[in-house]
Amino acid sequence: MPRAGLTPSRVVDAAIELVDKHGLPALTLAAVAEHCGVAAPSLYKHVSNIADLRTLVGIRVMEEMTDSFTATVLGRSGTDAITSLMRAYRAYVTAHPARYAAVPVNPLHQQEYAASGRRMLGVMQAALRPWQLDENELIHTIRAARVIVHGFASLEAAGGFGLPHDLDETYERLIRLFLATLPPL
Amino acid sequence: MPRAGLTPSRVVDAAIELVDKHGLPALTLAAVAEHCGVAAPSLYKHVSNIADLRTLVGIRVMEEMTDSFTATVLGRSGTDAITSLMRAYRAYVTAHPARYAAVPVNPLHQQEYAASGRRMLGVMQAALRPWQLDENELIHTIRAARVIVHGFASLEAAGGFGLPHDLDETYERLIRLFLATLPPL
DNA sequence: ATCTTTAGCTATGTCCAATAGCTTTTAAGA
DNA sequence: TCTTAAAAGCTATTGGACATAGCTAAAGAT
Repeated sequence: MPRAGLTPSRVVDAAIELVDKHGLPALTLAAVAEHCGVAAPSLYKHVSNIADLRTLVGIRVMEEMTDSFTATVLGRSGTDAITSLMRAYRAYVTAHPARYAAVPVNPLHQQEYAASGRRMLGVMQAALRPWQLDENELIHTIRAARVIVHGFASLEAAGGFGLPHDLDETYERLIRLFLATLPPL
Repeated sequence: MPRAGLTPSRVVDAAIELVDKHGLPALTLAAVAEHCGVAAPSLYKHVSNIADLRTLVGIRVMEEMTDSFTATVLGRSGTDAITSLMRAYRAYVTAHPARYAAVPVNPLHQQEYAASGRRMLGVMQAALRPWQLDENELIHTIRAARVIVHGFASLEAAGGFGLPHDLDETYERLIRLFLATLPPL
């Protein structure tokens, strides 16, 4: 009975591979266990239950997204930073469409996701800092950005648009649309 | 053994009540059967399987949405029609948040939903008719509208926004944002 | 009144999540 | 090096959901 050397993190790795390959609904403990070369109940040594695993996957994905956003915003500012951030959002989702379904839509309201959610929010707030928006304006502005990036990304990830034809153009228009709501610097 | 008098439509009625009460994940054949006062396997006389039931629920919801959109757009035109259509979209989703999760994001690409999807799309196209947009422009315009209404509605339905505080204002801003992309009439 | 259709039923199989309880690896410490 | 305790794996089992097979009785048609 040699050990497989699992850890929660390696279980999440396997889970994400499964999600990438077969979609979020294919994320079952049985499938993860087989992928890890282990019997299903063994996973409970590393993960509390299937809900916990889904949460860990969601957090992992959010962290990956935030890492990517941080990298792209660093060294940019103003509209350049906002544009690259919005492009990076879409880029992550097109690169890993199935993963995006694992991200909860209300992370700030769920204890387990709150930290990741705040971290992601922080990048957007930082990118908007040059505008020095007051609190009320900042809320509406961030909401608008979120509606656009999430709306577009969730539709694209799920194949919600007809032809891929000109999807870049549609997204660039939406970015310009959003930038137009910001006061000139 | 008196009969329950089920039909596919009445099964969908029960399914939608369940979804409204306990959310989409609570839509199981066992729960629907109990709600109908019938044993679970009896449902297979009216519905092919759980996937079929989910599809029927999704179609029902899309039809309801389109009915509401049609009613609100009739007798209006121009920006007034667009505004009322976008408000109606949100209004349906806030009135029945759980149902919205049953609507597929890519209806035009799934045979079973295609008719409902085209009908809904038709309302939007009709509302945009006064602008006489060329085909390319029409595609981008409809996509932008969809991103905004779906993005906002899916976030709101899932509790994705923080405080409900000022959500009306956020949405009205997005409507104005979209209208601003349309050429003046 | 009879016959056919079909809407219901029970029984059963499969799959997944989850728990209980056992065994063996592994690593820490005497 | 030997002992021992923690923990990582296992098998067995339960419960719930979907699904099918095959039976029975209600309801409509002739």
